[in-house]
Formats: sequence, structure tokens, C-alpha cells
Amino acid sequence: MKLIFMGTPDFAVKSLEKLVNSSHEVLAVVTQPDRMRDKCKVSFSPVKEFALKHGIKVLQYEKVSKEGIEDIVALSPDCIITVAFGQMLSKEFLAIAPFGVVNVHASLLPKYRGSSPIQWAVINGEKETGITIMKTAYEMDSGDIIVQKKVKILPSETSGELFDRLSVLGGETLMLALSQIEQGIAVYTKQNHSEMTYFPMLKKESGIIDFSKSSQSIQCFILGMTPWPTAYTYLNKKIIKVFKASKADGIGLAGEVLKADSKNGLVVATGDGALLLEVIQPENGKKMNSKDYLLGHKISLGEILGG
RNA sequence: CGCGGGGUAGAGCAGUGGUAGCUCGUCGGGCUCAUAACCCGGAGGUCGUGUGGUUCAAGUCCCGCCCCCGCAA
Repeated sequence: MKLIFMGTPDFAVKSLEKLVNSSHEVLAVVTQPDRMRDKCKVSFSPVKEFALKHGIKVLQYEKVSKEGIEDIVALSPDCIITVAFGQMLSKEFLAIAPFGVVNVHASLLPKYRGSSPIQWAVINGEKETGITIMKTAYEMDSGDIIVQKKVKILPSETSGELFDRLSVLGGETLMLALSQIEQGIAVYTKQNHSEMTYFPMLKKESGIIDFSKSSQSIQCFILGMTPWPTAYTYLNKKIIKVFKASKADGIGLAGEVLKADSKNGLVVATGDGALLLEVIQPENGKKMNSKDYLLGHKISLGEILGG
């Protein structure tokens, strides 16, 4: 089939890679404008990087549903694929291709609608999640399901690690769905909308740790926020990122520093016990073990993290 | 040319223009039934880089370059 691929981050690249190495023809790639800056250089989105490397035409619009419609229609694709694209599509746009717009979503719909399904699944301590391939409908993540695959979430798996696994599975599952569509044997199953859950897009500020919660849920929170947007707290008004924590003994006010020395590491009280913050990153510092951090920084006991 | 912090011992950090320091680790010794404990002693640095500038004197001030990081996207 003749396809147009729309996506932006690394997650989408795996699917694009599958398509490029298949019998399908990728007419063009649509990705977000190059507004991402890294240091002094302008860096392209991962999807754009990949497309350029493989000589695929790249199109970029602030709103593809408005500015891009004519270009897309002119290419007359059989089907349009979206993977973590980051723009809402108009009804008019959804009707361009004969087979419509097919989306790869990283959750078991109708659960975890929204743009950060992987992180939220980890944050909520889910045991499993998956990939859903659906035909995009106007309402966010509400389209009919074509194929769905489950995966287990491993204990102490971070969002980043799960991202990697799901991006591969996403590509494979997409291929399966496309071949079904091509052969005309695809079954479109309506979602049970009464069971739907929706979680908002994560922002930088979403990463602040609430130490009044249970140790368990804070651990899930940290895993879910890693590597982005990153769980963090404040110490002396400076941000301290937390990458890894394990349960420890102790009790105190939420966020209270119970231990802080290079032998024990940094132990902080939570709502139902305490956590040892193992791997942290101070502002302007590298990621390091909290024990190393404490060799050069003194934290007095009883200090409250956060706020 | 987006804003900002930083590169000093194996690790993490101090260091007001004037002998290079602290905590931990490490090595040796001591005390212990014993120790991640305690005591004594030692090793380990051309202070990111430049046959750069200022100075009687630069880790410290100025200039260039390299690298790391935070914020913002």
C-alpha cells in the first residue's frame, strides 16, 4: 500500500523502520516542526532524522489538518499511519485516504487514553499494558480496534525501558494490522466506551514527588517518570532528581530526612514508612549515587524535602 | 548567536592573588571475639586545556578552545 507516516519521537521510529523494510511504500513522512533546540544546534525530530537518512520526503506543519491537507491529498495515499504524532486531526483530514488513518497507541484501549499512556501505566503500578492498533476517530483515542497485543510490565521497569519494548511491539503489531487491512480481512471492533480511562499529558511539573504517599506508590511514580519528565524534589530550593529508590526502615514526617551519610545514603520518610533514595542528580550535577553525593554535601537530619 | 551552573586526589566537594585542603575510599600499623566501629601513619594532584594575557606571585583575575550538566523547548 501507499502510505504516509506521521510521527515525531523515537517511539515512532521503530514503526517507520518496519514500514520502510516492508513491501509498503512510504510516500512521505510528516513530523512536528523543528522547534526543538538542543544547546546551540537545531536538532530534528527522530522521525525526521530517520527519514532523511533513508531519502524519504519530509513534510512539517504546525497544523497538518489545515496547512497540509492539499499536499497530502496530492500524494493520494491508501492509508495514513500515525504514531505519537502530537497533533489532533480534523474530520476532513481523517477522510483523505480510502483506509483512513491508522494509529498505534501504547495501551490496552479503552484504558489509558491520552498522550502519555506508558508512563501512567507504570505510575499506577499496572501489571500489564500493551499496544492497540485502531482506526483513528475524531474523538481522542476512541477509534475502532483492529489489533491489540498485551505485554507484562516487569517489576522495577522504568517507562523508558517499557517504551523501548512497546515501540518494537508497536511496529510489529502495525504490520499485522496493515496486512489484514490490505487483504480485506481486518475486523474493526468498537471500544467499550464505558470502561475508558483518560490520563493527561505529562509535563515537567508532573514530576514532583509527593512524599505523603506510600513508599510503594512513590517507587512506581519514580519508575514512571524515568527518564522523562523525571521525578524530582527540592532540597534547599534546589532541584534534586530521583532516579531510583528502594524501601528502607524508618518513620517520620512526609519528606523528612531520616538518614544522610555516606554509609547509609539518603533516607526520607514517606506516608507509610521510608525510602532510600539511591540514585539522584543534583542541579547542575551528574547523576550519582546518593552516597557519593553525601561525600561532598551535608544534609542535616530532620530537614524536609519538597516545597 | 535562548538563559544559567560547572570541570581541583579513585569518588563527592571546599578553596578570600601568596606552602593544595575536607569527607569517603585506598595502602600500612594498632585496638578488638569481631566490625561499615575507633586510634595512628602513608600514598595519591603538572587544579579540563593553551610553550595565552595581567602580576613579584594565578586553582583563584582576563581571553580562546574542549567537555559535562540544569532550565527553557
